[in-house]
Amino acid sequence: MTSAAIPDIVISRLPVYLRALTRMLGDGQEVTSSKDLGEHLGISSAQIRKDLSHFGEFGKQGTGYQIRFLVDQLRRILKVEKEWDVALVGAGAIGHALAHYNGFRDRGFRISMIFDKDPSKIGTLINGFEVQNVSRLSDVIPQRGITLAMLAVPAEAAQAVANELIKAGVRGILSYAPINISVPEGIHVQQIDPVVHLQRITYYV
Amino acid sequence: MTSAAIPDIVISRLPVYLRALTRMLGDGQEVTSSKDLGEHLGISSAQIRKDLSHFGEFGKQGTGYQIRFLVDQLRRILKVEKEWDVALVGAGAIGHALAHYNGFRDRGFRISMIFDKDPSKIGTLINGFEVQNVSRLSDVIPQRGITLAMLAVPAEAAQAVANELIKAGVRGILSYAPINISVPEGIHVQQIDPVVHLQRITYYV
DNA sequence: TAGATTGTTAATCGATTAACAATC
DNA sequence: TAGATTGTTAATCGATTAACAATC
Repeated sequence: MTSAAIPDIVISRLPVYLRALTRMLGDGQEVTSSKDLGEHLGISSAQIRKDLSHFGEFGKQGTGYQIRFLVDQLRRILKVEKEWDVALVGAGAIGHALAHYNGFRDRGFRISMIFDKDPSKIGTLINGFEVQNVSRLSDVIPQRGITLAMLAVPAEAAQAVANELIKAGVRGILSYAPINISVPEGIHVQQIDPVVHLQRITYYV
Repeated sequence: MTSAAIPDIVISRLPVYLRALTRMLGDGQEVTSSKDLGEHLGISSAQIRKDLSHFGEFGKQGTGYQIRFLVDQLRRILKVEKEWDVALVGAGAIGHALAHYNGFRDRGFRISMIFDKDPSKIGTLINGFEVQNVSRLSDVIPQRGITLAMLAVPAEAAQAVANELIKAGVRGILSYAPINISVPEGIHVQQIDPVVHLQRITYYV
């Protein structure tokens, strides 16, 4: 018998905890409590303690959590102690913004290849990386053993490119295409669509 | 007594339904069923029917849903039949990508002003809009009656700019800053942080 | 010690699913 | 009509919260 799977919703909160804790650390704070962190995030202290309890005991009664230690634990749990090489497909405006984004470093990710299909872009440099022909994707991704990709291509191309990526060995995709990507069991997709997020706001405004 | 509030999680799925249905319409499909839509999205048909039932009866037994009609209903529910004017704060790489993004049109949004604090950017044009000094924000946002904003400034500035926006009358903020924004009751925030999304993937890979 | 806070249990709350009468 | 599919109810499942013994 295998130990119970940890709920997805718990996993989805860990990066938010990690981000807040890292910020506290940067502000010189060394210790926190579930109450302190919860107030910071608008989450109940009980939920934070319950979430963390799935993975071990990281705190001390009476004093709370050593932030440095908890950050290390969360990095280990989320597997971001080392940096992941990420392939970026799509060198349009969104791809450019991602390629120039400095926020990946130290949080576990590094864009290490960029693909596009536009001949006028292929061969150019973006933030020091040569844009490669997307047709080479199925060669170079397995070669480099890359398992994570960001997808910043038009909606029409997204599913086909995702299929290619998966065939090449990619197991996780962060997609910026405004379309639902279907993937087989075992492949993990996160979708970012600003319009979806805005529409989640307008209902309430 | 007021009617029961509709769960946030239901609201959060409606934009995804709307996006898929709009796509079907573009593909020439006129009718769908909860089963068809559910398979498309990886959601159970029961959930789709239950979600929609909070708002009315939109289908017909035996035949399903007229997509055109359902799309109109969802647009009405989400209040995106008309276009919302959105203020964009931050004219860096992310702000640029957002300003050039064509996907807002016809989905309910239109960036109608852009702010930055960098003197070298103020006065320049991005996609036809003049970048304004962020210090003018508190004047022009109330003047134009804008209630939605996108935040694409560095983490250090995000909370302060959010506070300014709220003071100026903004009720909903889509933030790209990798930091938790605290807002008073009644203000709605959605946060997009690619690293958080990537870290939700790496746990499983 | 007294106060604070953890990790955990049990209770509560809420969301999802299964099932089906109604009906197109 | 027969088959399909809705909207809804009740049952199930799962997540959140409240409470507290343990203990720093």
